[in-house]
Amino acid sequence: MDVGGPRQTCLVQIVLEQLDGGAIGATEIDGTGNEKAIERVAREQLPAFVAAREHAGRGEAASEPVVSEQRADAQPPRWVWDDTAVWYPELLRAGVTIERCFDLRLTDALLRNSPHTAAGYSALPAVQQRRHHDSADAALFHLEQPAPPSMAPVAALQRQQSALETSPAGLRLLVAAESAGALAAAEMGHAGLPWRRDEHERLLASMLGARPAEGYRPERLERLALAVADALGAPTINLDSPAELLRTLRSAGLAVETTRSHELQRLRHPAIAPLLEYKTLSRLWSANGWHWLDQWVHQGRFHPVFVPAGVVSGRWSSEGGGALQLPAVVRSAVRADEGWKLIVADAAQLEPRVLAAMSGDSAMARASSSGDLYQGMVDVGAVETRAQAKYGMLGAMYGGTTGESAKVLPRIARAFPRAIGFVEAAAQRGERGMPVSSLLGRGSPEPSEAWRELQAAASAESPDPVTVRRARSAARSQGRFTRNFVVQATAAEWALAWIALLRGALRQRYGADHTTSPHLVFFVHDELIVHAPAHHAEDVRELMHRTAADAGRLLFGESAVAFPVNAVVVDGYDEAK
DNA sequence: GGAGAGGGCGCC
DNA sequence: AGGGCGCCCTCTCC
Repeated sequence: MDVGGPRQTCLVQIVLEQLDGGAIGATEIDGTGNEKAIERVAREQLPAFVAAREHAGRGEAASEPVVSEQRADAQPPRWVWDDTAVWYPELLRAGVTIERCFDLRLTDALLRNSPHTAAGYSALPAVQQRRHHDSADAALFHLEQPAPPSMAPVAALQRQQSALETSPAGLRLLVAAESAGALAAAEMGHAGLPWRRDEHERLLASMLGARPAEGYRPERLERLALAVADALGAPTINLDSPAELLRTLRSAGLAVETTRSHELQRLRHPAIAPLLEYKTLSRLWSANGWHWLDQWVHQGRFHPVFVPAGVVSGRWSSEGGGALQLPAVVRSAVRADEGWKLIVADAAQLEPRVLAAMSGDSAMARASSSGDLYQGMVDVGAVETRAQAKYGMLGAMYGGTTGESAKVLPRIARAFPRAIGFVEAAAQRGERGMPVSSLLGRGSPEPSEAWRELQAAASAESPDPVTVRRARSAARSQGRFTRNFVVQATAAEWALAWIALLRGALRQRYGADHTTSPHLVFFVHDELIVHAPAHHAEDVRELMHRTAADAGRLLFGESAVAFPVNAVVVDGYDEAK
């Protein structure tokens, strides 16, 4: 368990948990804190151990397994380490895959923030995020600041296990799913998303023109910029500067508050059409243009870094390459290899279904029984149109108070009182500064000290009106956050369960070799992509349906709410949906 | 010249 | 007065 001053302290510790015995009985392979020794252990012994297990599984004599007590018929070993994201990518590069793990860092974060954690868990000292590329900085940092004492991983594991033993089953499930997700995240980043450079370049050329010399804009952007400058009578304008653009638009007589596209769309002026097109294309160029391609796509693969629980709600985030924001227009470059297929699956109306299930709203469960929840809400007579259902529910889950969404909300609340009551209660807790939690027990972060001080100032005697207004606004904002948190975090748990179950099913059926077998390559909140040899594609598609249903049962039992997915077999990502 | 804030926009 | 992100750009500040 590393604490604060990264590399010199006990960096890793690979521990084998003896699951059979019930007791922890962990074996610390190397607890010396010597980084080099630990890395050697990770590289050498782990593959050796895996190989030994494989021999054992085939009934052959195991050659010096690292842990001799491991029986061939036992559950596969669960490797315990401080941080999957630090160790697993390197093992994958060495050709080693792991079936199960226990991630001390992710588990600690869950335990320390969960209201469901059994009393008595004292969190580990803060575990600093550490990645291999920042080792130089970390080492420098360490020279100036001595590391606090570290905790041995076996002790950390014991502390966490003992807290989990007396915590609700949901929290144990969440901890297991979180670690499984961490393995899947590293494996997806390692395998990479199949990406056709030629297709992407063709697309860029058709939309932007030829690739410009370094430091120049593409021809199409240049022309549009000239047209805008012309129409505004401002030959030197820099369209990439919102402040300057706003000033110029105003001096051209246009009444605008911002330069956002949706506001500009309402205007009639010869500069507007080319300006909107400039914004769209400029975005493509800077976010997913040739530079992006050079930086992120190698040997036909885009290798995003997925960060499990990178968002407080438990959603994943990503680092580098903007993996979770791949714009629709570039998805045609995501293509299966020759002889392979992509199976693209996304959950239908995940968040409202999650809300229906967790709130136990039977009317909404009935509405969800057709494939389309929003249409179901129309069919039971709650609202007139599908659009009303959709925007009304989004408003309920996001805290929208204006427009069409606010108008239909009262009707939705009458038809589905438990679902709406559930998010309302979460909002009220947030407004009062109280935390909320997901179904399985992920806790929401507490509001900041500044937030509390503001609330206190507003409830003091004769507060000034500005403070009252600010406090009210901050309270509502926290309420919107907690309102959304309960749904978003539980939806993330469903998705995590789906990933874990699908990953397990794929491994069981096809093995773990991503060069020959179906494997996960992409995940975005409620959508998964598997890359598979064509002859397995239909089978994989069926597995994706089945594991989605299993994920619903795992979280909610035999709930009346189904969690259907749309899953299609395609060659290119753009063909899905 | 690097850090950080803010505008804006892509995704769910 | 709509939840969560990451990333690119500009601009200000040190």
